[in-house]
Amino acid sequence: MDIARELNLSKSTVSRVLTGHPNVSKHTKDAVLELAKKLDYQKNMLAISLNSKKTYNIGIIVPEFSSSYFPQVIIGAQEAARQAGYNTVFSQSNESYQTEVANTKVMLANQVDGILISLTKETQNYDHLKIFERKGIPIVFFNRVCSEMSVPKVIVDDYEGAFNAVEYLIKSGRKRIAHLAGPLSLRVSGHRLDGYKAALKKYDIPIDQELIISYDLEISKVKIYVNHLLNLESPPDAIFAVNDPTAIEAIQIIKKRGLKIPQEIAVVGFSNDYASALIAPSLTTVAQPLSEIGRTAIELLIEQINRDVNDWKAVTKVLKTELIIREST
Amino acid sequence: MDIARELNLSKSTVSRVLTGHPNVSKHTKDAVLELAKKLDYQKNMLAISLNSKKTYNIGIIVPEFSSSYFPQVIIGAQEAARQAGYNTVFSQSNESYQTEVANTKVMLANQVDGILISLTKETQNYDHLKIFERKGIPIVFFNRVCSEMSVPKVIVDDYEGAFNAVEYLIKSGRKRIAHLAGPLSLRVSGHRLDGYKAALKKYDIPIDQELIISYDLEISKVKIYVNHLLNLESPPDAIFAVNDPTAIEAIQIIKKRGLKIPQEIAVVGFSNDYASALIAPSLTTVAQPLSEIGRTAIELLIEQINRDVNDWKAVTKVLKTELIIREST
DNA sequence: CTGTTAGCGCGTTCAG
DNA sequence: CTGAACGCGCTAACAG
Repeated sequence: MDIARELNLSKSTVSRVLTGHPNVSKHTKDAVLELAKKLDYQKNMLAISLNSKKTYNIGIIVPEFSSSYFPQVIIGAQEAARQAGYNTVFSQSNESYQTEVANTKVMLANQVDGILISLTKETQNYDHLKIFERKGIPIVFFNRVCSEMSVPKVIVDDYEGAFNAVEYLIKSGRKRIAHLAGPLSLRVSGHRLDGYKAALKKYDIPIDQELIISYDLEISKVKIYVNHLLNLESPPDAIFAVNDPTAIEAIQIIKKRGLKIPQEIAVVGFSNDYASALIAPSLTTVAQPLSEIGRTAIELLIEQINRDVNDWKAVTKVLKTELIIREST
Repeated sequence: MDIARELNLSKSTVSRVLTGHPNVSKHTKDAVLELAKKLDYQKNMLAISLNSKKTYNIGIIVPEFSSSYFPQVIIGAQEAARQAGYNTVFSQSNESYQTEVANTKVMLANQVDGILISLTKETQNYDHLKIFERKGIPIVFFNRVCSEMSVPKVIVDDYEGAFNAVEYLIKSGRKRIAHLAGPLSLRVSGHRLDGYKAALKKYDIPIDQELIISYDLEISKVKIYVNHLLNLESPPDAIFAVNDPTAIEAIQIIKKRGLKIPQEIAVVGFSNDYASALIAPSLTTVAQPLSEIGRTAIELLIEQINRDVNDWKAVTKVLKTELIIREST
């Protein structure tokens, strides 16, 4: 420690003033503080963390970063973490299981105090996450959740959100409502599909498998499906899309075919992405409380961090969605 | 080290096999590797970094995260860093100088090997960044650059981008082109304004100060300025906005007033944000090579990291923009 | 081929 | 009020 030598003090004395301990004479204290400031002295967190086995770092792993969904969630998470004195470290898995596993190792190597994760759409094996449990490092899932692990989770009520959206379409007089669903391996896709079906059922509208298309969220494929739907003998008069990018893409395609939205066909999305309010026609969609998701997840995580491993709780917080009605319906 | 004791080996032997050193018998090597795998052993990067004085962490500080600009840049940066074996740690300053300074300290405390930064619009004092220079930690600026520090920078040719956009407007027959400029404290705002003026000059169009409004990028204020412009005795027939969010907001307001775009008034933005292609009318804008900006910045930074402090170079890379013509002109 | 030692920067004893 | 000694997990230098 430079400043100890400079002032002819013991390292422990310097350490004491820097950590705010009492029992240091005002004189030496002032001297240390002054020199520290002069030298732009910053404690070495590596050493502190190594010593204390606590880094105050929280890892966040998300599948992607290009839609506005995850950035928004992260903003909420980062803010909540900061308030609690934690740093956040993120990485994106690019929807690749391999990358997710690799990112996971990096987090481990960097000794994060806990991680927040939203799974890849590929992820089926959870060994890389169970390591955290074994090592006593808490995990919290959000959005893309793992059902076979008993840990805290933050999700939204996808079933209800979808139900409300479809019910609204029905009440607006739509008769043939198609659903562009996501991969059924994703919990959210399944729940949204269920909500869709339940709404139809409630109003005695038969479920037509022809109108339900599940796809892998590869946005370029939306074109194929929408054109297919519009070419049906009895085409839909509404499309409920599993998410906003899908809905936005569908709108572009429908417009290109010269159909009028919403007169001839209505479109509803899910998530209320940034662009949804700006496109023409603006998109009716199911809004999720994005930064609240991030904040809640961080809160659950920090609770776990502060709990003894044996007292870990596996609560699942289900946040509410809100139907935002715009011009596309 | 658990695995040393378990196998009755010296720590150094274990370390040797884990670091891939030679001179270890195949027998002990295999034993160590096996146990390591079984225990999900991960090296403690904290200890390694503390010891080697190198963390392989790069800090990235951006002013915000909500537009699509910075997330896209970060995607490029993160990918380039990963390929070079570096991790990235980011934080957002929320356009607040105070927060920027605080984030800077955190990076320092965490011993990053270098930082990438895009300044706050408030930042006028650079002492917090000069600390990095003094400590021998390289900095690279991108986008929001500090002119008084001689370090590597990555920018785009804002002057030329603006010039091309305005020239295009003129060639399309526009006579009164307004400019919604950013704060002149920001280099980019100044250069875009200069490009705007130069284009007018080239075609002998007088510069009308009434048509130039510089504002603080507080998006809610765009309404005031656009309405002001449209209420002028001789209103503009085109608006060149300093960035896409401003242009998009302007379009909404113009549409509300019932004016036809582009027939009655044209609008051009800058940056090609995600939403720009989706709104109606789609926005003509000056595209920046976002992920290339991130990648280039990381490359410059890593070069600096690998150079001796005395050999630091202060190159400024100027990337080209591209005018993307859509429906709003 | 293997073991021992020292030190990275810090906080935390235990002794004065 | 202050100092000396130890250890966090790891690597490197120096012995065998």
